[in-house]
Amino acid sequence: MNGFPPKLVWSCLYLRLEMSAPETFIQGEVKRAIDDRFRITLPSEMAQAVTDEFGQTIITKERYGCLSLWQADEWRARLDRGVGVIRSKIEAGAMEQRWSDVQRMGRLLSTRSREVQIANRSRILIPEGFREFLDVSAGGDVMIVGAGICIEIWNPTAWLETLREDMPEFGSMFKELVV
Amino acid sequence: MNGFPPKLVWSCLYLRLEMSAPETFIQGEVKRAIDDRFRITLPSEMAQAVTDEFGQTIITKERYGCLSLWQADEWRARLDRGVGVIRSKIEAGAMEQRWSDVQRMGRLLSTRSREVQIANRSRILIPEGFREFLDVSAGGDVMIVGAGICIEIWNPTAWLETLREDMPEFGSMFKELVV
DNA sequence: TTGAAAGTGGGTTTTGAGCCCAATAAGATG
DNA sequence: CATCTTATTGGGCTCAAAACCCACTTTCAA
Repeated sequence: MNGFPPKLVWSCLYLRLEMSAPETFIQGEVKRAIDDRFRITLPSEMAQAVTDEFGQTIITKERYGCLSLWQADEWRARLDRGVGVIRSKIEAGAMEQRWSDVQRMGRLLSTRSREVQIANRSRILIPEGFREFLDVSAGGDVMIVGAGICIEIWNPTAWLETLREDMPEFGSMFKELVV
Repeated sequence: MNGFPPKLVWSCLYLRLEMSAPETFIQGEVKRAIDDRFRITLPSEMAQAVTDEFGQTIITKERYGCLSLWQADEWRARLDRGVGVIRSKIEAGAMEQRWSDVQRMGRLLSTRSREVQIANRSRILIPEGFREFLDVSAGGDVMIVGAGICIEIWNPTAWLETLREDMPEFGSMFKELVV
């Protein structure tokens, strides 16, 4: 047991983020089960939010215990922008302090992302190679979390740890920002 | 038993705050029961005060033992202000860093807040994931407290502690009124 | 070519949220 | 003080969605 109830209601808040990105700010937290074939049924609205007009979705390894889902076209656009920026910076010799960013980008580019498609009932098959990363055995539970610009699939334990780490900081940040 | 009498008299004072925000200043405190299905009946005036023109309400995790209810539009306005700050931060920062910030913000927002709707008889269902945070078992009691711009739902023990610690003078006043 | 393992689709069961009504308790009124 | 009215709570019913399960298809290797 991880302390989460078997089911969570979720919701999507539509916020105006005046960025190039999607016009919806994906939110919601939900617990779901992985079936014996490593499939997860997403809330249908979330599934829709990470599917582009061609029905394509990108799954990426975020960190150990966490995968994320993106609209494919969004993802590619972001990647292109990132690559462009980094290349120009490298050319300008301004990357001395940014090698970790380059590294991260490189990792994401190579083995860390893959195109998947969300099947019939908003059901997604976690591809081979991503399963161990999520570290949830078949039949186990995961947390589905809306992270504004993407959806994250969390190992429940890793999720709780992240919350423990980030939540206090968020509290003061939130107070400053919002109140 | 938590030391409260079986019922508390309550009142809602409607003060006209000459401010742009909500026209009512929500006040009052009531003891209410959570039933086995995690439903709470709010005083109808309070329920009305935290429901916006579209019938929407936001529930948030405030601190352990305390949830709060907001008019959805009011809440979103606050959030928009926060998002504005983030946006300006983003414009000044590095690309990869900015997106992970948005991700983290969205992720934490997802855990902390959720849209709920207050049903027929001013009765609200505490969503799963918020129940354990309130830390009241099914069938237990909670304190409903008007906090000006929102309503707070308190674990009775946490409420007493808060009164004792943060507002000793109010605590004695409370004792006088209630016992 | 065949068998095993993995991927896919869909029917069935179960759970829980929404809705409604009834019973009861509290407050108001005469 | 009796009665009436309203507010609160408990619970039954229904419907939708998630979990479970099974069958069919595909792939890959022996």
